[in-house]
Formats: sequence, C-alpha cells, structure tokens
Amino acid sequence: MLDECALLLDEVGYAALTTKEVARRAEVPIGTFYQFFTDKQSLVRALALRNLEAYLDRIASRLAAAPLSDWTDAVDLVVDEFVRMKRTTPGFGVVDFGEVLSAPGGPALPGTQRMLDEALENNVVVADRLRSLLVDLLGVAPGDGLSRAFVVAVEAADAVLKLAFRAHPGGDPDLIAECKRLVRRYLSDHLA
Amino acid sequence: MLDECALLLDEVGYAALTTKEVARRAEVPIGTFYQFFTDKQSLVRALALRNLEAYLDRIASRLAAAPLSDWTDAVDLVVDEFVRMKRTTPGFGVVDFGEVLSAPGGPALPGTQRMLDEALENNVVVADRLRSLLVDLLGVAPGDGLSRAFVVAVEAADAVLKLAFRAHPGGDPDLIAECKRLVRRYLSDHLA
DNA sequence: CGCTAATATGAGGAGAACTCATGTTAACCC
DNA sequence: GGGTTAACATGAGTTCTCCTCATATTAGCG
Repeated sequence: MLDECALLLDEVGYAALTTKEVARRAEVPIGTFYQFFTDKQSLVRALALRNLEAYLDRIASRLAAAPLSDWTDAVDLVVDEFVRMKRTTPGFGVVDFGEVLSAPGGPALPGTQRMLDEALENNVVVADRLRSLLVDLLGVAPGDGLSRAFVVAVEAADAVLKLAFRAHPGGDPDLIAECKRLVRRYLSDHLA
Repeated sequence: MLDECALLLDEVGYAALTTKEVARRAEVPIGTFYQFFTDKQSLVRALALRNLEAYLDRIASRLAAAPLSDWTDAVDLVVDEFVRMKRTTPGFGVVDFGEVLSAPGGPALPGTQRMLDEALENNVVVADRLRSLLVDLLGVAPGDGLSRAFVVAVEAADAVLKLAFRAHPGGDPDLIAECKRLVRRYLSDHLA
C-alpha cells in the first residue's frame, strides 16, 4: 500500500491522490484501507516515516563504510544521499520526510493536525540523528547550541534542496552546490 | 473577501478552509465568489500576493526611512519585518507568500497546479527585490552569482523562520536569531 | 421605454473522504 | 466435529466540499 501510494504521488501529486485509487491499486477494499490508516494524511505520514528511516539507514551505512577525514565531507555525503533518494525513490520527490500540509493556526480540528504527531518535526529527528553520528564518528565537541544548529541546518538545507528540485527535474546542480556551501558556512561556527 | 479568508485561515487552517464559509462571511453568494477566484487555491494565491506586496512595501519604506551603514543590518531589518508580519497580519502565519501545497510530480492535472503561476516562485520575487534594494542603497557589487545567492538565502531564511513559528506561537527568539546568523554567514561570501 | 450585454445568484451536479451494518473467517472449548 | 464468540473484511452509502450553470437581476444605450 505504501508502495502504491508512493508511485501514485509521483504520477498525480498529493492534491489529486485519492484513498480509493491507492486502495484499488494495492488491491485492498477501501474499508480495509481505513483499518490501517485513519485518514489520507496518516497514509502519507507513514510513507514519510518510512522514507526517513530509509534515509537514515543509508547515511549510517555510508558513514560506516567510508570513514571521513573531516565534517565538511559529511555535509557532501548527507546532501548527495538526499539528492539520490529524490531521484530514485518513488514518492520521495513529493513528500520526502513529511511536512506536506497542515493547519498551524487553529486548535485541533478534525483533519487539521500537523503531520507526524509523536515525532512532531521530522527534520528534528533527522537533525538529532545526524548530529549524534557526527559527534560519534568525528569526535566533534558537543557544544550547547549544537543541537539547535543542526536543526537549523537541516531545515535550511531541506528548503534549498526542495527549491533545487522545483527548478529542475533532476535537481539544479548549482543550487545543490550552493546548499552545501550554505550548510558548511553556517556549521563552521559550531564545529570549528 | 481576502480579509475574511485571512481571518478564517488563522481560525481553522488551510485544510479546513471552505470557499462557502469565506463567501458567507464576506456576505457574497458562492456564485459571485467564483467570478473573482477560479478556485480555492486562487483565493489563497491572491492573499499570498497581497502579503508579498505589503511586505516589500514595508521593507522599502523602512530602508528609505533609516539608511543603514552596512548590509548586515539589512538582514536584521528584513527578518524582523517578516517576524512582525507573522505576528500581526491575519493569515500571514499560515500562508505568508504562498507555497501552500501543490503537485510537483505530475503534469498539469486539474487542481494540481503550483501556487503562483506567473510569478512561479514568490520567494524568487522577494529575493530579486531585496537584492536590487541592497545593490541600490548600499552599493554592493552585483557579482554574477548574487542573484542565485539571494534566492538561496531567502529560501533558507523562510524555512528557518517557519520552523521558529511552528516551535513557538510568537516565534522562537533563539531560532530567529539563528536565522539571521545563517543568512549573514552565507551572504558574507557574496557581499565581502 | 424596450432591447441587449453584463453581472449576480444559489440550487444542484460531481466526486472524494470516511463509516458502518453485514458477511466472512479464525480461534477456542466441549 | 459442532457450536459459540471474537476478530477481521467488505463495499454500498452518507456526508461534505468544490465548483457549475440555468435563471434572475441590473446596467447601458438608442
């Protein structure tokens, strides 16, 4: 079901995605669909969570395979892997780690919850995980503002990479390069 | 109508916003609504465009009123004004300059167009306008990568500020400060 | 005061998300 | 095996939203 959801997202996008069509393609009745997912958002949320875990696994194994001399190389690795998944993983181009849409303003109305309830911000999860990997593997000093700095870096990088893929189907190479520069520049204060 | 849309967005969020309710509050029949806006997205797009123009006007008049010694002060000004609008302008917290949702993957299906058609990326408009203001007022050299650098800076800043307002109703002050640092750090390469 | 073009209106069509009464299977005990 | 019961599966139907379009109203003009 998640697989079919991902393929459909690539074909028609989030707005035109229907629960009925996902169910039909996955060959499950619509009623069964709603036993696994409470609503349409929960389906996409589950896909985003799977993407997140796949991404972190890839990063971890790549870091383990080829140990890096310094942290700036890690920025390249992390960005390049994101780009690779954007290009190859179905659905990743549309939802990546979540953040599809929500109702930030009001109280908890039905159908207006922010994506990811327990892991409120998926990019925070990514940031924390990447930070601990770098602290472990490269022995950088875990300063007090480091956690926040990583969250900021991930959020900013995510935005620039989204832009890169909006501007160009395979991701604008100049913008991808600029993204790396942005992150390196910013983090150099915290990882001196 | 845009005013009522903005107020409603703050109350119920984008997902729960209905054209009917906007029309009812603005005291226009639903049919009349669809003479001004082709669909729900076009309504929000119009609001985003109005926000964008209001923002740029404020920035321009503030820069004109108090000339700045160097460009780093301009970063503060630009970010602070954005924060002010997030806090005070109805609906700005939900849609700011657009970018609400779309179907990046597929072809042009009905209801799946990206926001802002002529000004494809509103943040690009913001970036270009800010760049020309800075080039004019502060006489910075317009290098070749400057245009792209501003787009990247605006995109990244937007993302971090969105995060700041997700984390905290009035905008997390630490994240706002960190956003300024991020932008200054990055742009210092281009505005040396 | 007709006549025509433009605009205003809201009941209704189209279709999506989600529900729930009914049907089906599985598990357990005697 | 037969019987009882709990868990799960199913898809027609309900509800609600976006959006349309036939009709009504107004405005412009000779």
